[in-house]
Amino acid sequence: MPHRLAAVRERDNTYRITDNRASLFLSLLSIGKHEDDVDVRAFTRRAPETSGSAMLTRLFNEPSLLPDMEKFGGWVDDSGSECSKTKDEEQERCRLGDEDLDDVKGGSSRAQSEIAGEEDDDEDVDEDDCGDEGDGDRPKKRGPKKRKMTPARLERSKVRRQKANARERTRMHDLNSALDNLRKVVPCYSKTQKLSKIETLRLAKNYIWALSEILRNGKRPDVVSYVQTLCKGLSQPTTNLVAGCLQLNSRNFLTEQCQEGARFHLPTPSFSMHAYPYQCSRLSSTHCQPGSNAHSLRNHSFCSAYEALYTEGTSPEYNSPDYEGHHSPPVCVNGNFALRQQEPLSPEAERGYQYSMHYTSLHGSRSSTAHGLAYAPSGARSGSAHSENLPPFHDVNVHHDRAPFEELNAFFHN
DNA sequence: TAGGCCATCTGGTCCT
DNA sequence: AGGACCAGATGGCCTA
Repeated sequence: MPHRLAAVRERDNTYRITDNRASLFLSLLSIGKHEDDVDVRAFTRRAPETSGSAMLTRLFNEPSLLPDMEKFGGWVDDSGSECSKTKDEEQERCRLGDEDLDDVKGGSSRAQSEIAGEEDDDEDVDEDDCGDEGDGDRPKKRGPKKRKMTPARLERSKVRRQKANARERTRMHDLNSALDNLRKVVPCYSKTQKLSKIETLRLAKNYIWALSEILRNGKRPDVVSYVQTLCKGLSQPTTNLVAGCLQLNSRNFLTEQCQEGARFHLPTPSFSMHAYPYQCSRLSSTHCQPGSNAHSLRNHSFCSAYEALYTEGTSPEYNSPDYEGHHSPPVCVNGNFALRQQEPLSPEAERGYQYSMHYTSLHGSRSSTAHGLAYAPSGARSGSAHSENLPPFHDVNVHHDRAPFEELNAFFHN
């Protein structure tokens, strides 16, 4: 049985081996009669740097080395079936098997056709397999078909790629916009110190979890565990940022209150942050205390949903127009939060902590009242007091009529 | 200067 | 077939 090689004749009447398998070359070397005709060993010495297929290609194109090509079985494609012998048909190149042949023949059309990936050119002749037509039972060749890259096809390919790029940009911009919205509804929003994408997602997850815990337990958690929950898994800078947000909000609040001649000068409780190398001390506690200072509440946006849930007797102006929409004040984050151990708070003091949350959609919602939860706000608050200042997410309800907490729990602790 | 973050490009895959 | 989605690559910018 003659050994059959895969070869095509190029336009310059040279031959290119399309079967690049090294085993083929090795088998060729093993055929004694070929060794008689071709000094393969000498050829190998002459071109030791070439790969097997490249060597075979040169072999075919060296008449002195290969007097009778028919000994190799004629031109066949690399699947073993006969190729056409006509010059035009032979010029339909067979698909290359690897990069070696490109190296030999300087082939570069592969890259171009990969860039293009065009298939819509009716007028273009497909660079299909040799003898592909009329050979239905032969298995299809592997890999993408090569296409001629006419200028028109290249141009269409460019346009298509540009359109795809534009769509991708738009998609990413939309995604970033959504992330920006998310940044605004999680604690610690700052235009100047944006959370990274990943940190935004982490904080959002923690925030959801913290709110879920609040709903589940029906009572406010202690401050430490609350902040710990918020900061779980966050990077150190983000942890500091969150802590700083909580702290600065309180300070701002306190400052403003003093400037306004606040009526209350209650001791400012502090708490220690055992788990973090920063201190969220001096979180003011009294400003959102039930019924304590409705006037000040009116002017400060950072009383949170959390507080709303736990605050009684706050005024309808809680979400007054002064509330500038869910923004935490800009935070200067330098990571230098002094760690200071503080004595534990009295329950009285801790009760008044405000957490500087700015998400206000929960309070007054059906979700907090219709279920008779102990923390539901009461008193003069009206559910219609804040609609114009709420971010678009204000109509989001907490679906705690089902019990997602187990799933949340599993999710959170993953 | 290294590392983190980000925008963009790109090709592949899946879906409608 | 075309669009959406995804992941890898790349380069720019910023900060410690």
